Amino acid sequence: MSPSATMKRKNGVALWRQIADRIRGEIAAGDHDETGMLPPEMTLAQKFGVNRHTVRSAIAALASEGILEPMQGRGTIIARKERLSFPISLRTRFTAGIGDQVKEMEALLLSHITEPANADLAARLQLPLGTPLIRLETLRKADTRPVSRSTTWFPADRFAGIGEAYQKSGSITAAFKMLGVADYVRISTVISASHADTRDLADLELSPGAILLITQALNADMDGVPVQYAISRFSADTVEFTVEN
Amino acid sequence: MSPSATMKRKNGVALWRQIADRIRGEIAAGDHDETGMLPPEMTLAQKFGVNRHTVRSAIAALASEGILEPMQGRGTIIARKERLSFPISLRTRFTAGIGDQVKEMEALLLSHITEPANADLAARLQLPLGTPLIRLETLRKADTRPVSRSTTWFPADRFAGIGEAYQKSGSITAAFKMLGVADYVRISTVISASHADTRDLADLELSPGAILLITQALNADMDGVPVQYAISRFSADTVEFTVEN
DNA sequence: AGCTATTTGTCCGTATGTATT
DNA sequence: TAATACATACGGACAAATAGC
Repeated sequence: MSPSATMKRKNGVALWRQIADRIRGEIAAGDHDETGMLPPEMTLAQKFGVNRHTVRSAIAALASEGILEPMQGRGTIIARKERLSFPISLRTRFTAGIGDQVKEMEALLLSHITEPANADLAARLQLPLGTPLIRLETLRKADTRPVSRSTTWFPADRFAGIGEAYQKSGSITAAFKMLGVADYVRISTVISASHADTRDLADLELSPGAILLITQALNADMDGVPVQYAISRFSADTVEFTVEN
Repeated sequence: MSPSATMKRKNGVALWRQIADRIRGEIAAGDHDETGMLPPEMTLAQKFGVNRHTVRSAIAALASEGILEPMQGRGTIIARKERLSFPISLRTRFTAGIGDQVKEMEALLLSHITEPANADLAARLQLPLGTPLIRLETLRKADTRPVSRSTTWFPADRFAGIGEAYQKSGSITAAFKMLGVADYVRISTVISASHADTRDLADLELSPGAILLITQALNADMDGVPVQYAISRFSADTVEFTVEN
């Protein structure tokens, strides 16, 4: 069957791509500012003269860009975003870093186990292979909205009970203090970006296609001895990082 | 018609999501390492007992995660990735930073115009509103593969001719030197992540759904006077950033 | 509270286009 | 040229969530 009376494929560009571009343009032009919502899929399909599924392809693409948020039964809302700015420095501290940008911070301990260091972890923490490590899985929220999910490893012999200390205080800094580390510094941070997997979507309450900023951070005490290695996954819609020199 | 004999929707999880998870698991388990390719869509559809479109939904999701690369007429290849590590420090230099990780670096000047500073740029560069700025659009490649696309602004009165200097030398550092700035430092860097737009896809030769790491960087001379503000867009599959303290 | 209409989500089937082998 | 395999678009049916009466 012929595609459409009003739109056709032009120079190899798929119909749904053309429609995505037009919708993106409409939003940028402020056409839907009154409602803050996109018209129903059927309406758009008629307007562009295509099948509903073709419109859905376009909406899915824009949703994965974070521009739209389709909600079953309600409609498709147009996303507005403002990011938390998270400073990375010698004394990177989660709570202190973004504390003034939100009203309330929350830290949840999801799990808490001891495991032997594999080759990668052993090298990073400068410990012999197989050294027991405490692994914490934590979730951080700002104003009830999930911001990051972290996996953190500590040398188990030196920091026995850090899971409980963290759960009580809700802060790594406070937990360290209880265990005799008065101060610590960020040695290195590796920043990358990736798509969210199923687990991220659930924990961070994201929609499929969301993207993450990922940090791999190594902290050491004031003698330069590694005390903590952490991989944190942040919703890229929610945060950005700042490096001041 | 009933969905499938072999797979059905479980607790509200869509079939294509379940299949995506299974394929992701197969890849992680190394099931397709011999060929480096996924079996044809029809084969997968039969294997999972679903319609070909359902498999396509799963593949599309994994493709947007960068795990798969479907190629029309050929098949669906399984992506392997290794990233260039890009250091961010007081003396962040593009070429020197990743120079030892690649054989050949290339810098292209895409465009070169003068425009007045808007409110945002004026504030960042600490100049009066409307001050003329030179704007350069550049594309950087490593071993012929595009790595980043940048928009860079310089005060026009102080750095007249920097476009030509950059084009000749292929380096900001060299261009600054020609214009009397022997040294400069990175004041601040803001790092965020976003989806690639149409322009990014073309310039950086990415596939739709690709994600970017974006830096907003401010450089100043040794007197602390801002000399350059740049927004750079990096393919997140290609690079990561490192911050050493 | 309950029913109905609206709206998005999922899945199937079919046909045709386009790129590669 | 022919076969293969992914890409696009259409159509239909039903499920699930929400909103409104």
